[in-house]
Amino acid sequence: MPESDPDIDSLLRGTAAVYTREELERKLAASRKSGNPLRVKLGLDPSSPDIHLGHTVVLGLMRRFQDLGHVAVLIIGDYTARIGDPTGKSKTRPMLTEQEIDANAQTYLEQATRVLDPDPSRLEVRRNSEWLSKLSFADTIRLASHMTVARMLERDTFEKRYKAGQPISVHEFLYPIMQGWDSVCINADIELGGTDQTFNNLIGRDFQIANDQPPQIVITMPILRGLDGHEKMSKSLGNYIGVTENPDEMFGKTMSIPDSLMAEWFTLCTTVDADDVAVLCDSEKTHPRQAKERLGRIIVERFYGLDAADHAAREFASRFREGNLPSDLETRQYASNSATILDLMREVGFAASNSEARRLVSQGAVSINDEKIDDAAHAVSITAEGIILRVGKRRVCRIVRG
RNA sequence: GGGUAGGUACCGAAGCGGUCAAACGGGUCAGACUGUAAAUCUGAUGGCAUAGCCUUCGGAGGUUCGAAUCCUCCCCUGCCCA
Repeated sequence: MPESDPDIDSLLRGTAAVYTREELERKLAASRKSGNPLRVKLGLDPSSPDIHLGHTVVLGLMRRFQDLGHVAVLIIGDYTARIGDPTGKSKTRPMLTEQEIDANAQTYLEQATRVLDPDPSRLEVRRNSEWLSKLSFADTIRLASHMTVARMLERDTFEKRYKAGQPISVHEFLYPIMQGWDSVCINADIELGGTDQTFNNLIGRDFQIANDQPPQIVITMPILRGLDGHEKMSKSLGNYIGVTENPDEMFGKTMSIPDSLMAEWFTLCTTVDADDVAVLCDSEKTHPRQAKERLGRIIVERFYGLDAADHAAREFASRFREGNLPSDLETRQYASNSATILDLMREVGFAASNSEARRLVSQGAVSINDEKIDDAAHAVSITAEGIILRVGKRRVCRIVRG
């Protein structure tokens, strides 16, 4: 029996599943003995290149492997992006041009290395067009023959769509096949992914076995739910916190998550240990607002440092608890020295149409210099020092003559 | 190829000749309240010169005083049969 690696529990913090833990322990032990680092694979879809907190859950795990001396192999799925991951309701995505993929890959790398160690000896970046574009149709047929339709339909997202009578295009079946082939081509020892990738990643094992490679270990992380508290965090649902967002946004968005989400975020996005998480998330013991402040600080600190975290927390309290103006109040210019309230709102982008502006006025959402405007025909004169226009709680700016 | 059920606003889903800018739910926005941009409650949610008018119900035509609703052709999707 190989001795259990003392690091393995902290290494696997928060993981949803490991296929299988025994194999992982063996590989880790063998790697220590031989001095050869393991190749840890993670595939990324370059069609939507902004990395958000959800991605950092699995990137964080990858970082832990890097810190143990292993090699992170980041696969930019430029070829797979032609299909689009058939997850959930997703439909076929538009094909990207070379240039778009280049740009996205660049962005990806820049953002991913905010979590990963960029040292070239620890990070290898590949594009899967490198090998997938070389497959002939015959090769593809051979690969596809390893799969059965029944096996494909085991995948929960396919099964759901199939049972719900939603369309599934045949080419979507190729997605897991391509991803599995990636594992063979880069000789993956371990593949990481969200639990929604379980099926795809396990296919890699089958393909490796079929190609006389030792099968990769698959480690999955839970899917982080987004700001709404229900759906998975994703850019297309708009319920995300991007790693490049400014600190104030990051903090504010964290403060807006439902209480029910706190425990999950603490576990997956911080290193706060389980006992402390329990105390923080018990509203008898900790005021939920304070728990969220703590969470927000940790998240901001991770990407921007302690000072930025402090500043964001203070700014938030000042704005939303005390109702002060933001410290970086935006100033807009308006060409004339008088305007109707409706024009002004549209001009600064606080309302998309006159109707919307009218609606906001009648709802009592609009004020100028802290005086509520209740007449849609109200004429505003723009003074030399400028006026403060507020719409709702979150939209505010200064307007000066310009 | 045959049969059959569908394509409705941001999403899901009603409506099946006028009272339809289109029920309901979700989302979003706003207000109240609060413990925060949480929860809860209330309201709003195509556009415009806003008691009125204009443009929307897969696409193009047609019938009718009048169509999301009826007819024709086309495009797309599910299911069953082959």
